[in-house]
Amino acid sequence: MAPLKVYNSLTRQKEVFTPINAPYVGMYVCGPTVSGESHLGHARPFITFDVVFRYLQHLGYKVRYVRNITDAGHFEEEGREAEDKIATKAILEKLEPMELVQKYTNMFHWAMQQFNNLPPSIEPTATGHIVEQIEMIKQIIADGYAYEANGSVYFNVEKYNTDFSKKGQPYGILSGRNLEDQIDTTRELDNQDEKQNKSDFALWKKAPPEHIMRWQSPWGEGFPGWHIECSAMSSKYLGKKFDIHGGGMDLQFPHHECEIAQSTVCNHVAPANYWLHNNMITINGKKMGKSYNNVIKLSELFAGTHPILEQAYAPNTVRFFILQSHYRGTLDFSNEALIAADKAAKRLWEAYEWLSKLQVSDVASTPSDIELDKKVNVLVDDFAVFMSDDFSTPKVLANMFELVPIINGIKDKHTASTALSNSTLLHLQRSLKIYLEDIFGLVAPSAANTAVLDGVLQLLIEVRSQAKASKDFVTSDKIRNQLMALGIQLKDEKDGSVSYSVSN
RNA sequence: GGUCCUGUGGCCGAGUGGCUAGGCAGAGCUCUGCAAAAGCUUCCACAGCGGUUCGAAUCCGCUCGGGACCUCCA
Repeated sequence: MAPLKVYNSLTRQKEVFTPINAPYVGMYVCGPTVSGESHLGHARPFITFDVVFRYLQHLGYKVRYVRNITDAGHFEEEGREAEDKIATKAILEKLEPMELVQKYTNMFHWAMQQFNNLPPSIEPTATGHIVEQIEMIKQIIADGYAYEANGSVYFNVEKYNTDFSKKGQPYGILSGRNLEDQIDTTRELDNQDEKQNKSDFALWKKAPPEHIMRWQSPWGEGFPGWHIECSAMSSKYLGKKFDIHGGGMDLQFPHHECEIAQSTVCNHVAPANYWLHNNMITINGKKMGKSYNNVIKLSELFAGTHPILEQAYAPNTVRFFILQSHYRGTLDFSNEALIAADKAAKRLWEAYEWLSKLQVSDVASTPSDIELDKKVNVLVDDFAVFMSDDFSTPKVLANMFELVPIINGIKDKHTASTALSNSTLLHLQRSLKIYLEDIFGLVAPSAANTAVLDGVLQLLIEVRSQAKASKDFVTSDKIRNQLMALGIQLKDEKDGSVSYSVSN
């Protein structure tokens, strides 16, 4: 089988994935800041890396997937607002900071479950790792790459860049920018006088009196800087050097760049071998983000309550929509695209469901259509080829859609069931299950059918069949149309049976 | 201003120099009591202009357009 290749942002090319300690794989993904509700844009990295997590496990790796919760609060803008985001909102909403953190953490977990994302192996919180962060800062100071100023601690980027450039690890290695360029472009900020250089970043920040979240440290009461938590938690749970670090492209600079600098100083080794970055979800061509005021919260998306939404979109539809594009490309949101994804997902799933119920003998058989049999095998075998080529989920889905007419052809008896050999049918059944459910994490698009609902529907179907048999089309159409109005679609199958699908 | 990405049919989106991406929508046909569903067929696009090549959506250059990062951001 083709080896797994991933696009490494660090080297800007696809590389064969070789774990440090196979079969163990360590993966760290930057999690949410729980100072507000997650939006559609946040869905992308967590679904993307959930599929990465699932695929690595499918390949047999034992993966420890660490995804943090940022609950300590970072600055809105350094110096401009002397309170962290969580503290600010807590006052407005008259909540304790930790109550707010808990609320949004719960909502985040709810959204992740809706998406059918597997929980990470470890989900550490920043506030739970203050000690580790302080220890790390102490060591960076001891090594001479950070300095204290007025109760805050800053990382000395210029010294780091000078020293580590000699080792081929300049500051900016990940994002591809050099320090000289940045000096002119860094914006003027307050409290600059505390820093020796504009490009220096905070490791520890002195807490102003109104700041609620604060911890005791060797430098006084304060709270950790923007980037140190990820370094502290990734090295604690995955080691000084681990395999994969993931996150959104917008975190590449400065967040991930700073992580690399901190960890490299502390651990004397660069933290991750492979850096994977997902691209943004856009809306009308613009990145969806707080600063653009164009976010659709996940709860709004699922309920269809945001003004620009024409309807509600099920989490599974959103997941499918995201998987239909490659994770490194931008993905443009629109109602039309989501509706298309919804229909497509349903068609695919219905074919899959029918096939999975098909009883296939495991007795060896010869296909009556050798060409078709071969085509099916190629299409199925390419699932793994595409996934191993930097997680090409859209190509896998394209192959699946080529299989849909073949499956439906057998279902409708346009194609003989003996056209494919038993082994091919079993291969198809098994592979679709593995890829759709286990790796892509998709679920049945329609609402859960309870036994009661099914019983009622079977009764209605029977009554309608009797009406049809006696040519009472008024009655039969009434049943069909009224069920349709309720979102239940009856389907007259070729063999005379009747099936149904429930939307939403 | 600096760094980088990008421009594919009505819409969304794959595309590794030569072979149909795929989805949704539209049109026709088959099936059907009529529909729906399903199947078949159809719609064959690559911003523009040059260049390289036997051959370019795919490589190079220029022009125009869009976007990201440089500041919290998935």
